[in-house]
Amino acid sequence: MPHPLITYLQRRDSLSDEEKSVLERMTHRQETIAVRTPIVRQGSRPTQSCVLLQGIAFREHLLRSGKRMISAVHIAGDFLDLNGMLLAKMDHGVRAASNCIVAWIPHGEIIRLSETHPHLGRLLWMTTVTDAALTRAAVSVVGRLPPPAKLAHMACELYLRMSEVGLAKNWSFDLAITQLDLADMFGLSTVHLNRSMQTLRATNAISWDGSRVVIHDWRKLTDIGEFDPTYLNLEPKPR
Amino acid sequence: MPHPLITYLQRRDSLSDEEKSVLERMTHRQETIAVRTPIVRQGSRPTQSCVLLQGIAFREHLLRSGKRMISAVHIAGDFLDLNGMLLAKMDHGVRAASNCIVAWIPHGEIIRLSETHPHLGRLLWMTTVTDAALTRAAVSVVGRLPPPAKLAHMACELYLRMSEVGLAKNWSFDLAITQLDLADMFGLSTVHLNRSMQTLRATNAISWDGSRVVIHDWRKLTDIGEFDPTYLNLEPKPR
DNA sequence: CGCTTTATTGACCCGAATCAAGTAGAGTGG
DNA sequence: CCACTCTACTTGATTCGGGTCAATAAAGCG
Repeated sequence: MPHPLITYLQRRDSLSDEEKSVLERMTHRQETIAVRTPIVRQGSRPTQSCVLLQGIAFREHLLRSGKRMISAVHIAGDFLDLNGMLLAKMDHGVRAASNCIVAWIPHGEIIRLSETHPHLGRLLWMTTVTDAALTRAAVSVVGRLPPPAKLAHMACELYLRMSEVGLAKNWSFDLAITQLDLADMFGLSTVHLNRSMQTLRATNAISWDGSRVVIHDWRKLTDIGEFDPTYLNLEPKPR
Repeated sequence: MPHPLITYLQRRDSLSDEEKSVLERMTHRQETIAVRTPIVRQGSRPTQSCVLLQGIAFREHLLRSGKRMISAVHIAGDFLDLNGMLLAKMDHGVRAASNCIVAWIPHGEIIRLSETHPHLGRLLWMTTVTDAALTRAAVSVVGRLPPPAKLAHMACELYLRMSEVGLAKNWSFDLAITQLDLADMFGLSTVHLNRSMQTLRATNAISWDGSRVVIHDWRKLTDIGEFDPTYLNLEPKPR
């Protein structure tokens, strides 16, 4: 399988062979993480960042009241906490939603890279900016879409993102996320999330049982979820 | 008045005189923007970014259904669309909430700067990462805080951010944002926003009439808003 | 000083949380 | 291999938060 971070970046800009090999070398320190384990802890001060190579992870934020909000889902190829390099202290955590493989990169190495390979540095910058765009989209989804539309929007987003790195094809993909987590992703109760899921299924645009998601009618699904892929920043462009 | 972007960056890392003068020169192309005018349009492909030097602006996202969501408020010193440099097409717009002064910077100039002044480049990267942290906080606020807490959280955030650049002192500041905009910031109806505002006022932690915000009890306000300033990334650290 | 925009209030109703069970799988150990 | 347990999912009943509609008051502003 090709390196998912390289696949991700090449989709958006061209990489020289030198740059590709820098990335390969940079991601050799791999580690396996068990399902539901924290990968980065809220409140910590990390000295390295990591790239997700396999599995599903999500960012979670614990509030003082004990409530939890999940602000992003990550798939192979995503940097999980590159933000952490430029922030002092983690305002949120990252947790494995399935068994995962990550590659750790010390911050110093990334800073050096931004000096020696500025173009690659800008591409890493771009990954954080694209990530921010996903978070902005999450604000609109949480704040303004009716619950079944939230689920539809998420299915559309993940289908496109997973397709990019070869994890989705023929209108279907695997998504190891429980309804409990989905509820915390949209600010809903689990009961209501479950009912919204049933409403969405009843449209016949999609089937979503357990971790198997199959899209039957893309057009209808994007209409329900008011989905506009602009924010995924899928267009190639020199940066 | 000192340059707000320089103030903002110096708060988080030290700047050389050379870097300061690069920033000064970079922001000389200033423009005045009238209240409620779009500064950057959703769907456009900008070739320059801008820094807000005076006034209040916000990011807004228009959904297909016609609903609007505001995902961030910007004050003097904030880059308004540095993201736009690394994204192909704007997934959201930026609009002036008051009369504003902005400084335009062509993208080419920022890219050049990332090659000639990598440290400054990383600080600009940091501004986008801090901005992303604000957006993540917004997800939690919108998704999990009760309405009066949303307002309290926002008052805490803006008091600290405005203090940084000298726009707030003695527990009070001016905030030219209508209740209509506040409602779109939290995904509420204007009616309910108004009622939540009254509930918050009734706690006596704050008074908030029109654009004048006065904080009477910081501790109480942060408790109501479950406010944790970590995400504001206020700690100095070499980057 | 009229006119438009913003803030406020009341009545009504629906959507979503909460509480409380119950069901179905997936592992686990005897 | 089956009972046991744990977790995830599903359902029903009830309560309450928040939206919508409609009208009025109060500011700004030209």
